[in-house]
Amino acid sequence: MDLRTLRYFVAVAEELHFGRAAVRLHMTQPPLSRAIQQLETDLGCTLLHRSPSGVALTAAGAALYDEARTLLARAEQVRTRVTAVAGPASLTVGTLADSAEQAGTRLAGAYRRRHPTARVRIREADFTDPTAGLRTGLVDVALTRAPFDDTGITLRVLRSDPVGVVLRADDPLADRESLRLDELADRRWFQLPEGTDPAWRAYWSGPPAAAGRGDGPVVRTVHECLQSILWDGTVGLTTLAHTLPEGLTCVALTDKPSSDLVIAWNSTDTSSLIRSFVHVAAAIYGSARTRMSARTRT
Amino acid sequence: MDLRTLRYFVAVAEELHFGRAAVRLHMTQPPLSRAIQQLETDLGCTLLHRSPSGVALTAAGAALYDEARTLLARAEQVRTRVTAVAGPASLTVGTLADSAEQAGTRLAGAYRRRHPTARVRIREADFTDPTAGLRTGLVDVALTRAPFDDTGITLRVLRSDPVGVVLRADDPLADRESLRLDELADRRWFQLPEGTDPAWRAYWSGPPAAAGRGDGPVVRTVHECLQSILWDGTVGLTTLAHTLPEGLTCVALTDKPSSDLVIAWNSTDTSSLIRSFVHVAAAIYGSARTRMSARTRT
DNA sequence: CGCGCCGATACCGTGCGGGTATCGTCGCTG
DNA sequence: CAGCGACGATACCCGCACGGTATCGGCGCG
Repeated sequence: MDLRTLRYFVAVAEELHFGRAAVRLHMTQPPLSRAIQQLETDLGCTLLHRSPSGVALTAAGAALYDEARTLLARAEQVRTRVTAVAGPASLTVGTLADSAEQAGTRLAGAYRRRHPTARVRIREADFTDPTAGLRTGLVDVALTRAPFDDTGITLRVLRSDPVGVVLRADDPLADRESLRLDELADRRWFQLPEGTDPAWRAYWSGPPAAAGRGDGPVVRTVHECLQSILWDGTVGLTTLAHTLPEGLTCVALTDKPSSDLVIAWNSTDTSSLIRSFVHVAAAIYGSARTRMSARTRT
Repeated sequence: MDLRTLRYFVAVAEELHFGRAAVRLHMTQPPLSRAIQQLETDLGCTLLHRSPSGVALTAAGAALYDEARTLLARAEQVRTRVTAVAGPASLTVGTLADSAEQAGTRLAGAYRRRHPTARVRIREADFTDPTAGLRTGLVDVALTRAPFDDTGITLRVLRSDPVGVVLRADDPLADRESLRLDELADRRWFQLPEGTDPAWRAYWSGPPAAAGRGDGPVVRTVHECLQSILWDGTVGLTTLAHTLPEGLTCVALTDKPSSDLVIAWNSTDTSSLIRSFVHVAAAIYGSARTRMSARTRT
């Protein structure tokens, strides 16, 4: 008799319908049926009268429904009380403007629900620092995009997005299904600012030829980037998942490896809030493996 | 945050020592450490101060200790209240005297702890009926030994015990390491009563030659059997696990297949108490597979 | 009588909980 | 001060239980 099973039972008891209860629980009907059966054998009594036309509670089932609801409520109280005692912990999250899209807001919501008392601060970074302040200690955890120098940083890939090139909607290539990078070698590409992480620069810069010319404007933020495309006709890279303003389109690049959306934190920092943040993130996205950078052992 | 993990934490909080807590929980230390870590990331706060010299509770840990204990107590209340509402159900268990040894008492204890309100009646059977009254409807579930005619009966093997021959301690063969059945073909063997299940008779009778002679005494119970050996010098089969009275020994038989200790119930009877009984039994013994007899589909 | 609804069952793949072996670190002690 | 022991953490492996898809059985209804 664990809390999960009780949650299942409460759902079934309220819906009086396995299928609907399963939907509410974000699962399918068969494992739910099985879980309720196991609960019944565990308690040693029948909780539900099943019939092809529906489900009805037995006396024991009705009793369990009340008991389970209060127990689950108390369990929630335990969680909030304990985290309250732990004190108002704070966590600073760094993001690149790019990665803070709808998935980022889902993550924020889930995390706030899990830790209502925690103070979460957000700090947006520009392209100068792919770690969004992790290196400098400004943030505890970063939601950003690989690749960058990750010595001393542990990171976990949340998702992998294909990358495309952003063009004006009236660009001659705008309605192509897909493109190769070398087809755009003669365009003006963005330059990344001085001091940008080398790995990051190598990935997000355009074709080597264009980068060598260095005739494009230097941009520090996504907004600068998009405005430049609209006004200046330059081109730049972004993930296909990104939503674009009116007048711009994104064409997939066949010869560009996908971009990893990662969550990163300092390897030495083992704070529970960070671990919990990573945990929540992994649960929201399809969980991928954690990868710790090889420590520079002298 | 499930109840199992909270039980783990309570144990650690009380012992302040992972190793001892693990012993108390009947598990090993590493998974316990891991479970506590997961609890900490789940709650997002540190619960224990670890040091090589021991463990200390943090403020949050102390709070969780209190909260968890009351929550676990309430969970137990839920169980007892619901089963109380379900009414005083009763279950009749049939056993062969043989199989009701210490393992049987462990099972009885575990079951009573699980269902304090259930009335459990025990009915001992003699060798005449290997199903111990299951066929005749006298009992709901039988703890007995295979093989017997199991049409319409579902049974589950709990354990498999090697079988030996019971001899007087002063028998010339009594100190042999092991024996073959044919070495005892000239002895007087027990006869099973008329009407005994054929499969059962075939297994538990002695060598065919001795059975054909039919010169041994007919016994109906284990006690009759043992007394006959002491007073009359006959021999008989039993499991090696069986404890014997003074003056008798049991020598392993190399050419006799092991005897299955099984739990059996009528396939049509799907009562929760029975399922729970089977569940508890499977948890106590190393769980084996359930096997349903091929139904006689006409 | 066929079809649709609903819960149960069969079967499969994967993640997690538990196991063993080993490490890192601290403190005690000869 | 070096060696050793105690203790929690880590690495790795395995079995099982949970959740998934496909299908069945039974009842009601047009």
